[in-house]
Amino acid sequence: MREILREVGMIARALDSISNIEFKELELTKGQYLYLVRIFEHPGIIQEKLAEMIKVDRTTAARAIQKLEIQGFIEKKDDESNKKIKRLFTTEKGKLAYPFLKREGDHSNSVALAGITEEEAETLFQLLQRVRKNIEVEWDSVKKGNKRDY
Amino acid sequence: MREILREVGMIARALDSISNIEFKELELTKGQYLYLVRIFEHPGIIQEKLAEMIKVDRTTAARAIQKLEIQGFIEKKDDESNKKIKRLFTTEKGKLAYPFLKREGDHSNSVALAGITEEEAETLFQLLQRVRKNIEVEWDSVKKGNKRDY
DNA sequence: TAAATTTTGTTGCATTTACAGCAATAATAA
DNA sequence: TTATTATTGCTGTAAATGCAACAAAATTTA
Repeated sequence: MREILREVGMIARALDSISNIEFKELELTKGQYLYLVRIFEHPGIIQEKLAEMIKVDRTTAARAIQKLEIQGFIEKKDDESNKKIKRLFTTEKGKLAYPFLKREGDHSNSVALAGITEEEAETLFQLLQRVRKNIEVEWDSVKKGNKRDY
Repeated sequence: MREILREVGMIARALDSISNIEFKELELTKGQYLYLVRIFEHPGIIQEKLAEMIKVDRTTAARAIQKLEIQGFIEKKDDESNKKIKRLFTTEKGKLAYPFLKREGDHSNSVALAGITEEEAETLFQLLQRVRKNIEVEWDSVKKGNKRDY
């Protein structure tokens, strides 16, 4: 049942492509929406954790976040008890953008699930979550330089 | 059940990241494996269709394929009855690489599906296929410049 | 048939992505 | 406490990505 992962890849690329095209309206360039929604939903998150959450390289996240800050969508705040970390928060501008992002996501979701029942959607979600958790472990390991053998 | 699409994104990015790291061994850079496996499995496909299949921009596909050709993994052959199109085929070098790509994919698959039964995997596949078909239509439309309203 | 449109392939350019490698702080071990 | 290791953030560089815009062939329409 190898094709599962290909379906996932196709869906993800198509959705990402659609979002990127649509969010140009908000002056958001490729990928930025991913970070913005998560910062809104997890105020105070640090960029290292955000990269892990999104499953993207640390340095890619660093630059995407840097740009969001320059554009005024988010701000970095120093932590009082830990000089190393910077906590991320959406600004007013970022908060204003969120409903737009949310609505787009909801729309994509309803298109994606057309003809699929509530129960099926729930099953799909549960299964995907299990797959994600399985892959997550592998990703962490490979990213740290470990070699898989097979 | 909005989170379905996020799970898909996380899984796809993690898997792509793993593949890209592992295929450096074969001198394949980011994303090239996607094209190479499909050309192997669909000899004679043209790049326009390949881009649609993978769900990637036409020009991105064009350059990835160009590079695969320069590296000798694939070759482009003119079509006799249609001067515009170029048919893609794997070379010996490409054919030799395929089993490696296949094995990696199979391994990722088995890791991804750890703890998931045959029946569940089949259900997951069927559901994902339906989601993909739904999204595919939307992607084609947005890529052509159509605006969705919601 | 001729004109208009679509399909297919390219290149220029700006941007994102990610690997290396660095620095500074924090956490852990000796 | 001091030394070692891990975490967090950053920049340089090389490469992929994707939009705009073009050209040429094929297909559709008038």
